[in-house]
Amino acid sequence: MEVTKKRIIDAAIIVFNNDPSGTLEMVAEKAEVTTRTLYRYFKDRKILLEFCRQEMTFTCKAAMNAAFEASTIPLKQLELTLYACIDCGSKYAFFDKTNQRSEYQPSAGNEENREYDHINSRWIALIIALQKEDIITSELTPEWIQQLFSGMINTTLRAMGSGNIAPNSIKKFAWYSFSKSIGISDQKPS
Amino acid sequence: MEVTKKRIIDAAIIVFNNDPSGTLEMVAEKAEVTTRTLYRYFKDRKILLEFCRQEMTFTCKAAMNAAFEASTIPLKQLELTLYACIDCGSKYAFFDKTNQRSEYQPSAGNEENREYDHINSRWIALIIALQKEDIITSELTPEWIQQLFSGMINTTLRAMGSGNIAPNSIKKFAWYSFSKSIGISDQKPS
DNA sequence: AAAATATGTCATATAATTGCGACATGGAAG
DNA sequence: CTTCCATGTCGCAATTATATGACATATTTT
Repeated sequence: MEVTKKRIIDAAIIVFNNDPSGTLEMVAEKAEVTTRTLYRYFKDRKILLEFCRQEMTFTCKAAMNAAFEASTIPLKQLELTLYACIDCGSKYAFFDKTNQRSEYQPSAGNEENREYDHINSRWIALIIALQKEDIITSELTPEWIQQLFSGMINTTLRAMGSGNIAPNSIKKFAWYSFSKSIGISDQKPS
Repeated sequence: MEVTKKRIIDAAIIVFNNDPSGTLEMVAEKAEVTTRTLYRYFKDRKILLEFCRQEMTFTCKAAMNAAFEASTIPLKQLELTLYACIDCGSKYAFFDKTNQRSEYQPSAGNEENREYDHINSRWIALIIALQKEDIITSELTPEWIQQLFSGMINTTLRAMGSGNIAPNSIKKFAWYSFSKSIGISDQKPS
C-alpha cells in the first residue's frame, strides 16, 4: 500500500527525469501497476509531481547532509557527497534539474526551493573553502565546478545504465575523474 | 522555405532532446511557426524525427571529421573534437543519446546507425592510441572515457544555458576539466 | 500589377491521454 | 470461512494532441 505509492513516485521520477512530457501510463508501466491504481494514489499529474519533488528533496537532503557529517575533512566530504548523490540516482538528477532550470519552478519561494538553496550553499561553501586552501584549482569558478559535479552524476548514471562498465568500478571512476576535473592537487602518500 | 524547414528541424532537435514526448506545438513554437506550417513540411511526428536524425548525423559527422583532420597530433584531435561537438550543441547531445540508448533505435542496421558506428570507432581508436602512448591514463576504460566525453558536452551545454558562466571561458573550462578527468599527463612547457 | 509561393487562421476529424465510477478478483487478516 | 482491502478490468466522458482541408493574407517573383 505505502509500498505501491513509493514505487509509483520512484517510477515517476525516473520517467519524468528523461521525459518531462511522458505519459502517466509510462509511469504506471515502470511502477508495474495499472493507471487506475496510479490515479487512486494521485488525483492528477500535478499532485504526482508534487510528491516527486517532495521525495527528491527529502532523499537528497538527507543523503547529502549525512555525507557532510561523515567526515570533517573537506576533500573527503566532497568525495562522500559525490557518492551520496550517485546513490540517489535519478532522484538527484531530477532534483538538480528542477531546481536549476526555471521552467520547472512553479512558484518560487516554496519549501522545497529553500531546502535546495540551503544544501546548495553549503556545497558551494565547501568548494570555496577547498579553493582557498589550494586543494582544488582556483582557475575554475564554483559555478562551473557545480556543473561538473551534477554532470558527473549524470554521466555515472548513464554509464551504470549502459551496462558495459563494471558497476563496482564506476564510483571510483567517477571520483577519479571528477577530482581531476576540478584540478585537485596530487594527494601525497602521507 | 528551405530556411523554415531547417528551423523546424533545429527546433525539434532542441525540444526532443530534453523532452522526447514533447508536443509538436512546442516544436512549432520554438521554431516560431504555426503547427499548420510544421505539418506542411512534415507529414507526421515520425517523419520529423527521421529528418532530425538525418540532420544530426550529417552535422555531427562533418564536424567531427573536420576536427580529426585539422590536426595530426592525437591529443590535439581530441581537443578539437570536443570543441566541435560543443559547437554542434543539442545536435550532438541528441545524436549521442539516440545512438547510445536502444529505445530510440527504430530499426538497427540503417544508414544513420552505420554512420554513428564509423565515427564512434574512429574516436575510440583515438582514445586507445592515447592510452597506448601514455598520454592519458590506462586506469580508465575507453567506455568510461567516452561517457565522460559526452557527459562533458552536456555539462557544457547546460552551463551555457544557465547563463552564469562567461561564455568565452566555457570551452576552455571544458577542455581543462575533460583532459584532467581522463588522466592526462601534465603537458611540458616545450 | 499579376501570379506564384509561403504562411497564417479557422474548422474539423481522429486518436491518445486523462481521470473516474462501478464492479470483479484475489490475497491477507480476522 | 468470511471480511476487508488493494488492485485489476471495463467502460465512459472530458480534454488534449495529431493531422488535414478550405480559405485568407502576406511576401516574393516575374
